[in-house]
Amino acid sequence: MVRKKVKLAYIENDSCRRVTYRKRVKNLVKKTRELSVLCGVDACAIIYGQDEQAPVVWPSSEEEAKRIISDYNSKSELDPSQRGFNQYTFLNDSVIKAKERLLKLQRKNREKQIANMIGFG
Amino acid sequence: MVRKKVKLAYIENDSCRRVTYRKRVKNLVKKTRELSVLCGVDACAIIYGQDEQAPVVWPSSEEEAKRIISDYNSKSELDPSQRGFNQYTFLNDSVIKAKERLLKLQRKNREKQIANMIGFG
DNA sequence: CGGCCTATGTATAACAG
DNA sequence: TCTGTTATACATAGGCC
Repeated sequence: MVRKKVKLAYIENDSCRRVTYRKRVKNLVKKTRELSVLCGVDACAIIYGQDEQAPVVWPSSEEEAKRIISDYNSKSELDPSQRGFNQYTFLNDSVIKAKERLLKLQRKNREKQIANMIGFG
Repeated sequence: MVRKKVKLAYIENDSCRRVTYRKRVKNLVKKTRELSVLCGVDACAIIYGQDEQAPVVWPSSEEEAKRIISDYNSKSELDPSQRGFNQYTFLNDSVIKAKERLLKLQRKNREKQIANMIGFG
């Protein structure tokens, strides 16, 4: 959205599309992190790239995922009724399971790559 | 990030935090959609607001979720080996299940609210 | 609180090497 | 193709109703 007002449509040119993809993923992840920190909410971003083996996921660090899982578990202990089948725990559960699985799948070098990509810190 | 370079830290003031939350969620969802359309990739954003019943989720429309599920199913039919336990289908499966569940949970008025919030279209 | 405004910081399309 | 630069559009903090 700059030297020309780009219309919201699939970018046909492969080269342009990939450049745009990398730039935008980087900032999408950055924004997700900012929202989470600034507002103290849990947020999650998942992007399935075209050729990439694993999707880009945030939160991706072990620390972050552990914190979220830990929060969830401690809440459940405090109030067992929260384990019931309601919308909130239901959805949280799905996301947490996905996160747990992702944790196992992520490779150290992949994490470093993404961290570097978004200019982590 | 404007009339003052806001530091990346939890916003203590309740009122400011909620205003920032609404503004940023709106744009995060918009950006997620843009990335998805421009680059032809599947992307997903989930934000657990503080007081909201349901998380803000994108994609949230029935059409979009159906398209993704349909894509997945047709791929599986074409190549049953893809159903095997590998990273790609594994992760897709998790996300799709989450989306299917979200579909059932979403209320029409909630959708309208979000659509309006992000200035859909 | 919920919108709207606007000055300013950011994101990014196009370009250059 | 990827990385760096730059000009311009976009996002948004702080005000004001």
